[in-house]
Amino acid sequence: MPELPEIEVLRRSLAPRLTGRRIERVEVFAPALREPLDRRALSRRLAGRAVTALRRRSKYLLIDVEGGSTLVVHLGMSGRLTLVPAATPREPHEHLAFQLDRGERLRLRDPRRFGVAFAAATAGLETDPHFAHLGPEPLDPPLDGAALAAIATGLSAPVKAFLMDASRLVGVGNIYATEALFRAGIHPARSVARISSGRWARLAAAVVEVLEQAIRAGGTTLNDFTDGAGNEGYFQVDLAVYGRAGEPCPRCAAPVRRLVQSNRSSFYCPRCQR
DNA sequence: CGGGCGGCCTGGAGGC
DNA sequence: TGCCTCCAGGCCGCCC
Repeated sequence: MPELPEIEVLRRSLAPRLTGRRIERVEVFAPALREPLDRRALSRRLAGRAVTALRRRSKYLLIDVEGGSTLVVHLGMSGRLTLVPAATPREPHEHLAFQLDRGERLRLRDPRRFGVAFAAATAGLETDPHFAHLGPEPLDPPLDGAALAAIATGLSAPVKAFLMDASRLVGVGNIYATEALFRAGIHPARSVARISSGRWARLAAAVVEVLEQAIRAGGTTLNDFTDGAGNEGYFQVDLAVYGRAGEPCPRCAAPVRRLVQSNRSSFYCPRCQR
């Protein structure tokens, strides 16, 4: 669920409250999320250091600290990173926490443990295995049709799978790929080898537009997502087709259909999307 | 190398 | 009411 807009909303909500705060102590409560939690590296790189900047790459939140280290957090499916008073009791599935100066705590809750958290050197982070294979950011600079078509050159995958492939383009998951394809009027199963330049332009614009609108709406909260202060997003009310099988298409009123592609649900309007 | 698919994990929803 | 099954999906690894 957390895709680019959710992580960007999280980054913006935490940046003013976290920048300049000192991490006094690191607490690791679980042996592993999707990967083992390295207690020693987290403490050695982060304890005693003040936060200097919050950045985002793909769906990863990067928290830079003094001394040239970065805390990398991925929320997986169900992760939630929130800033609370230090005295707040531990919540269920709170696997990692950072005691900060001024009596606050940054805590990571992740019931499904699909997330990732680790500390590494800031310099050269782009060559870390988590980042080395990633494709370009869709908003920075805003994606255009020619760039998107160039990325797809020589491929034949369904366009939905292509949009969600982080080695091609980062930040777009199931919800926003589904919504961008609806806005562009393209069927999710269409091969990228059979998309005209005009449709690539529409699709690129739709991806940029839906991501930017979702950021402005505070992200999409279906089950778990909140920003760093615990606020839910409200873009879910603007979803045109995602999760709406059987409901009328907002453009033409034809019933929205559900399609399973590589074990993932897609939703589309059979009349508007070809 | 491209592309399809299973597995990881838990909570919530739905069926009987 | 309670139990069971299924499903949510980002990402990786395996396979052809």
